[in-house]
Amino acid sequence: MPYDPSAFPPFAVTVDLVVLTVRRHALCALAVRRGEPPFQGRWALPGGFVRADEDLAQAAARELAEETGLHAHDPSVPAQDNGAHLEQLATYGDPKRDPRMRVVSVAHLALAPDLPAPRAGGDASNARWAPVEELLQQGGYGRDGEPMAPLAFDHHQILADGVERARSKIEYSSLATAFCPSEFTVGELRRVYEAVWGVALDPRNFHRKVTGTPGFLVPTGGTTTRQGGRPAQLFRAGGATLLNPPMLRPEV
Amino acid sequence: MPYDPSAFPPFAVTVDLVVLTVRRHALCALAVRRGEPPFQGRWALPGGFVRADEDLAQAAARELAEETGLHAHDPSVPAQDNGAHLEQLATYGDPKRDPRMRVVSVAHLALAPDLPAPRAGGDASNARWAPVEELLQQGGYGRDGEPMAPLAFDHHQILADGVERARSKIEYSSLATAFCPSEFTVGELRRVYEAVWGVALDPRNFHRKVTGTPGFLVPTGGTTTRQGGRPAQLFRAGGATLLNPPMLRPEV
DNA sequence: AGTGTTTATCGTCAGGCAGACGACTATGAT
DNA sequence: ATCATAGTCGTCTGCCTGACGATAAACACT
Repeated sequence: MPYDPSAFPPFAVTVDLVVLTVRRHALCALAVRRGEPPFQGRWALPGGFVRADEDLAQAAARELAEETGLHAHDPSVPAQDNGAHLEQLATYGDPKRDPRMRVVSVAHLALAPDLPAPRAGGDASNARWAPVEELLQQGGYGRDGEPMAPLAFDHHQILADGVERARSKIEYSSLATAFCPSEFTVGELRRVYEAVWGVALDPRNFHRKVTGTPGFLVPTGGTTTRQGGRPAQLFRAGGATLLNPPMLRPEV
Repeated sequence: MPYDPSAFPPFAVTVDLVVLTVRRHALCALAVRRGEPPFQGRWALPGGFVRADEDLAQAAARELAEETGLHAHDPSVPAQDNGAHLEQLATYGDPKRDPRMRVVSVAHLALAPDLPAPRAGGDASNARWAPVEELLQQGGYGRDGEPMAPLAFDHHQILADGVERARSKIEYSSLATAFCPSEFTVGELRRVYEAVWGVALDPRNFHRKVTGTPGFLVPTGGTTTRQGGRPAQLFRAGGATLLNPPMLRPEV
């Protein structure tokens, strides 16, 4: 049977991004305001069409750079500075997810250290870091008193899936370091876990766990007092990417 | 800006299936022989185009039923008989992965109990269960002495990803029961773990672990001697889907 | 200078769980 | 009857975690 282009329906393929960071002890996601219908004026996850000659990961990295200026980590270069972790999350293809046409969106998850203000085409009012709790809560009011409309399209689901992925993945991997600057203290790393999980962790047990896991953290020799209190050792993420045994997330 | 269909390139979207089962103490995957170019005559994963009005999960369930006769579990109906577990795996979209055109494939992972012979359009010689080791080993010889060509397209990578997902997911979930018939013994479940991980497990510690985890297994009251030896209690998968603490995969 | 506050870091102790492995049981095969 | 095969129950030891006391080193006050 020869190749027949009419044998399959055409789809539009996009990438959507769940970009997470930790700001002021809260897990935050990047949201952009839609400038055009459908869902005009509503908040949505950043994203865009995959180009004709582009790989999915490339498209996600391009969108990430356009929205945040961040460069994605090349996984083959482990010790890169200030780059974001980027991985594929899941693909969403409900026939009715976009009222205009048949769109399949390959969602990606990005984890970034705390950043300066976001930029979306230079217009700051159209992009912001919002606490994920705020974005995921339906029909409430934001911190500015503005009524919260749910995210556009199926982005509520995508964001929820991305947050859940991040929450579970820091259990058994060193991924939490992606939220930290290149040098960080044990306490800063602990506050990342606390923000992502929304729980309080015992500083002494946490310290024992992370410093006792070989290859997880490597001391740089320096110290800092930027968190106040007694000076803390500075560390860099070690080569180990898997945490075995995993960090245990406390029960509710 | 109005909707402009020329603003995005058209893609073909397919679903590919990694269907795993355990046969004769080996983890096996379903492979079909390609009847047409490209890669004519080579083994490949089953799959097909997503239809215009179909969700991705629906398309995967339809392909699974066409290839194996299995019906996918509806996740909302936990205690279903003889259905396969089906979940989305990952999406593959390299621009050159299909030489004919731009194809994005949403791979799915299916886990099934041991089945009778596969059927692919009624022609048995064009579908088979093959040990994943055999399918993944490049350039060797199969058990029939036939030289092994690598799988078509990027299906080697997809299969490897699916196997890795299955291996890690049975650690912390009750997913291994998806490889078992509706009633099974502790020993049969243990042999599933041994086949998937390729290791030997201590029968006594395994028994203690699975029977000691509340909600994992519920006894049916019956016993069987189908494995020989002393009669063994029959169990059914319990409601618990998460295994906490997880089953530990032995070090190499 | 002294006092309080904050954060970091080290230590101790008890409980839970996993790995190693001994012992016993109940079937079918020879 | 004896053996081989599988299943099931226990014991012991070592590791890891959670709870928490104690000390250390900075800064901000007074």
